[in-house]
Amino acid sequence: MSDKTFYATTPIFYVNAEPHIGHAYTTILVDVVTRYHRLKGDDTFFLTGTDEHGEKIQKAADAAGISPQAYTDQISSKFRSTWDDLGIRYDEFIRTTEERHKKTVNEILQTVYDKGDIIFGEYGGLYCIGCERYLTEKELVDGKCKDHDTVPEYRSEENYFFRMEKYRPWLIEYIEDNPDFIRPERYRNEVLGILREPIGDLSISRPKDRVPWGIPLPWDDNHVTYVWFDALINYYSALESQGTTERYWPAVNHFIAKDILKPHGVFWPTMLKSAGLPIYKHLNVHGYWQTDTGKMSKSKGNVVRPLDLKDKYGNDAFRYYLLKDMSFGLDSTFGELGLAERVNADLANDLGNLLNRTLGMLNKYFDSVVPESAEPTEADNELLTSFKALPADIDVFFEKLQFDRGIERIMESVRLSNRYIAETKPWELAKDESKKERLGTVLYNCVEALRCAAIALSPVIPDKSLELLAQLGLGDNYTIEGAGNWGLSYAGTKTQAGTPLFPRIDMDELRASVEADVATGDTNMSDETTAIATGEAVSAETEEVTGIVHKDEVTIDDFAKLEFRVAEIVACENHPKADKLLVLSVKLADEERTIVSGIREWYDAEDLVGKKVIIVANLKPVKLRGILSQGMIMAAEDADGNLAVSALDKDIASGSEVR
RNA sequence: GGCGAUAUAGCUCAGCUGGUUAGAGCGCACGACUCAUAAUCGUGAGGUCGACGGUUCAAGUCCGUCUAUCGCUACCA
Repeated sequence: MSDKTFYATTPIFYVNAEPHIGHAYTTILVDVVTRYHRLKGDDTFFLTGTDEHGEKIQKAADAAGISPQAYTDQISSKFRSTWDDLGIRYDEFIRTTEERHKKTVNEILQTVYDKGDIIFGEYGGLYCIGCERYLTEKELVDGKCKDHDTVPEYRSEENYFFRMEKYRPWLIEYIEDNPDFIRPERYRNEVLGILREPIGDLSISRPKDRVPWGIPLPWDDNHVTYVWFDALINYYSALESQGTTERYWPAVNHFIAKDILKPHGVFWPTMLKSAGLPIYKHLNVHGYWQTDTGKMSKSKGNVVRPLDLKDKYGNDAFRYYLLKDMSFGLDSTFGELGLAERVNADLANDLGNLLNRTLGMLNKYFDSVVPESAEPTEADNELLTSFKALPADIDVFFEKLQFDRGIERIMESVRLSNRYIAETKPWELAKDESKKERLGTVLYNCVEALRCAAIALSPVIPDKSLELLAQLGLGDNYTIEGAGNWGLSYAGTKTQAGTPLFPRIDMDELRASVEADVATGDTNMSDETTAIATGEAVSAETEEVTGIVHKDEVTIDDFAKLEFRVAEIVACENHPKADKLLVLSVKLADEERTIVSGIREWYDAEDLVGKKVIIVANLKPVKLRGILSQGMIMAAEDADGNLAVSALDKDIASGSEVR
């Protein structure tokens, strides 16, 4: 038994969507890591949960005609049942709507507030609209923002801010002093990159009258906590509520996908620092599974979803593929063919078949009873050495989060076992009664090899490992030391062959069916590759709202304040200092104006010349990257980010007013 | 535009502080074997180590420039 502790977390997932491959990967990953540590005898704790507050939830619940609580109950339980289906063995499932969580959020908010690290927006100061934050005196040049060349305005916002910027120098130093704090290194560098520039203060509240579905600030009931000070704290509140903070917090390992690096790598440590709490131990960041989604199938709603494949191929095969085919930190491509190939090569051919051929020979030569082993000979040495070194070897990889390589190391020993059989040729030994003892030794070694491999793989394929051990006549009581401890199988044990662990997948058949799907567009294997963010969590802000959200009603007088006019584009060129902006010269009758517009992604400069568009003519001019823009071109943008500029039905004189 | 990461056999990736003929797994081809899930075992095919230039007795491995991909960040009135 080790005296180490290990506390691992997944993000808490936002309940406005059902679980997908991204959520699943992070959670499976943490499950594997936690199982591994448990196998080593560590005192482990595995936390997952759901993030349930915010405007989006409120709206979704309204739309569904039920209370937010009922709505979140529904979705949250869907996450739970998905994890159960996937064989996830979490220790605790936290929901941000639980009292225990709110209690800790309140305590931390109050602590940070009392410390003076939370300021009210009205406190405000010089706010640069372009920067979307308050500026310090040092950042002003001639009283203007040096980035935008505009005079910042005095602003009083109805918002509370966490004084995060204050902790920037500390955080930089902390990350530099602790090389393993954020890993892999690429993400550590990325955070350091973010910290090179001011990070500003963090808005942490929303007015309660607008967003009632949240945790009220302890000192001001008119505001609720917004996102981060609510969601991130779950990692801590879960322990607080159980009184296990001292036991587990020092060993906390967060696992996230790269899309939420900033909140976890920047916001969270500064929050902890301000609250006077110990900083978490490791932030482990993984990449995305790129999934192929066809447009047509998407709209038809018949996409073969990755999570469906776990039903088709089984949980353990699914988990094995996810762990083996991704280098931690990098992106990988998810595909059914890849999964099938992986399962065939490693699990069916190498491991599953090793079990079958061993059991087959035991049955044939020893009546399915594990034989006595004589002293190992020279010929057995390589096999024994490989397995004895296995636990230490995989530990090096797993500790470095190199799960693919750790698993590969196990498979190396498995493949060696197959070679061992080819070299010792038990079927020939069986023909000579005088070699019976040697035959027994060889098969005993095969049983041992399988036992050790099954234990080493058990964090990844827990169910199949148990099945394998059961077929060998062994129970489920094992530790990682057992994986390298040769000779724990007992002669005389009755083995019982069962169904193949991992049935071989017919690749020709699968390819044919995939091709047929491609032909009909009924597939997820098209060439249009879309990145699906994994671990889409604590990021309510970026979530889509379905349906159109209307703005407040205006009167005709309000509308009359705006001046829309037809403008003819007479010249257009790329903005020299910005790569998303176009600089257009437009004519309103005889008047010529310059307008800077961010439509370069959709229009080439030359294509626009000669077109007539509708502009907002009385918008206050503003400098964009050094060029004064005297108006705004009207354009429509859809939910997918496609954009089209306004066009007129008939030709009409430029300068005409639009009403 | 700024910052960063990545670019090695068909595919996925190893190659630490520079040093004999650049490695692994998968896939593929051929051969062997028969205990086994047409599984296994052996052999092989020869990749200008993204491009160009430089440092060095010696560079995939260091420096510079460039290109491509990805990410973060600023601009999208």
